Amino acid sequence: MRKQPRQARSRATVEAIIEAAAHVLSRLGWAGFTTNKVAETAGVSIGTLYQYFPDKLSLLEAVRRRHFDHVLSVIRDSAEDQKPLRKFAQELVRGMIAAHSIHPTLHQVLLDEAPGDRGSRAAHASFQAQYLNHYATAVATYRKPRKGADTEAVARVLSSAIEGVIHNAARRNMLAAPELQKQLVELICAYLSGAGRIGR
Amino acid sequence: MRKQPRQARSRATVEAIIEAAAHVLSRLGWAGFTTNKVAETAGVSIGTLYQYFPDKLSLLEAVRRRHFDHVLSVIRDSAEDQKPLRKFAQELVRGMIAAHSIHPTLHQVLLDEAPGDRGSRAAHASFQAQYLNHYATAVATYRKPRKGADTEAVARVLSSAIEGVIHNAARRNMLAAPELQKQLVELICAYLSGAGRIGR
DNA sequence: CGGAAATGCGAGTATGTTGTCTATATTTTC
DNA sequence: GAAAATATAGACAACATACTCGCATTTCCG
Repeated sequence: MRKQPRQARSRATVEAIIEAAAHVLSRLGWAGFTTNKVAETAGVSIGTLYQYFPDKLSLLEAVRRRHFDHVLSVIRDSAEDQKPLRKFAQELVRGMIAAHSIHPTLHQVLLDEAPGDRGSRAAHASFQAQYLNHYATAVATYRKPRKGADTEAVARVLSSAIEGVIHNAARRNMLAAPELQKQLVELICAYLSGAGRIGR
Repeated sequence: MRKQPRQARSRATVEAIIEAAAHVLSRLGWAGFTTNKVAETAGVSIGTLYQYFPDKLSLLEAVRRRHFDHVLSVIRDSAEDQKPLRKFAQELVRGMIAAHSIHPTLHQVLLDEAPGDRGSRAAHASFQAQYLNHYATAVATYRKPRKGADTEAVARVLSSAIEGVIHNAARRNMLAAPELQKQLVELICAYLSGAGRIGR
């Protein structure tokens, strides 16, 4: 960041800019993410924006940091103490849906569209690692060990499946549908309790 | 399309342009998809490109049409005649992985990044409908009917979960990993045979 | 052949975006 | 209450991109 906001007024301005940036990213995607649009949305002049953010990417980073922190905290809470599988799945799904309901497509834009190769590489990788790690511990907890089952691979498949469902629902504005929530819980429970093997 | 190619030379040119467009889209995403870049990649002048495609979006549409046709045919084949659940899942996964191995991130870019709201709306919706429909018939075939299970919702969750896994793997260049293939088959079988209900 | 039609070319134009700079307004400090 | 610090707005330069236009080259067909 180029300059630290010292007065309350400027802190509010910076906050408004970051919030506007998240909004624009979510609605228009990385391709529509222009600094002028962000400034306009924030009700702030373009000069003001550049007073605090040296360039477009640093603004992106601010949004990324804020959003990832939020999602991680949600996930952490859902797997806090020992609970039965179904309870865990329900809380996880509820949390993920809540986290994505604010800016429905922001998460996907940050992961897929926006450039991640910058000074933020460490932060980005760290987020991914933490993210996967939560899933891995959940898998280790709820899935009975069986030969040939690579915990990390299972965690990766599970997390990307959940992300796919959430993100697809976000695109259609279907995050609130209770049927979605129920089926996603079903999917998680079915996969982790490993019942597909019947038909083998 | 602006002009129909009549001679063999121009047909090859158009083909090269579409192929280059798919390549650029897959590698650089929608944000990096510039007409100049496509022309350069195709080894063709920018004027030539605009001789056949009236604007950037029509070029995008050509790519979309070609790719979606391909994916649909793959899915159609995998669910051709009656087979046990596991066999169906294996063929579906194999086909999806094969379809995404050519331009690993193209499908995701087409669905998520590139604008879909244009004259192509009908084509796009039609693809989505057909796509979902294949999953819905599979769900109806392999999932035992139970009260409160909305076939369409299940199909939507299943398809977006599979897409999520495939796209995530494509992003990391992990499509070829056999562990992924195996786990994805597990996921599908587990969900469709509905074993998560044990813990309820 | 040879003329007409089809195709290919790439500098050029209009538009939009990033990031800077300066003159003015507001807030803080003492 | 005046001077110093800070915030704001919007014009502006430098650059990138979508798309056009006039002309050169290739192919077709009698």
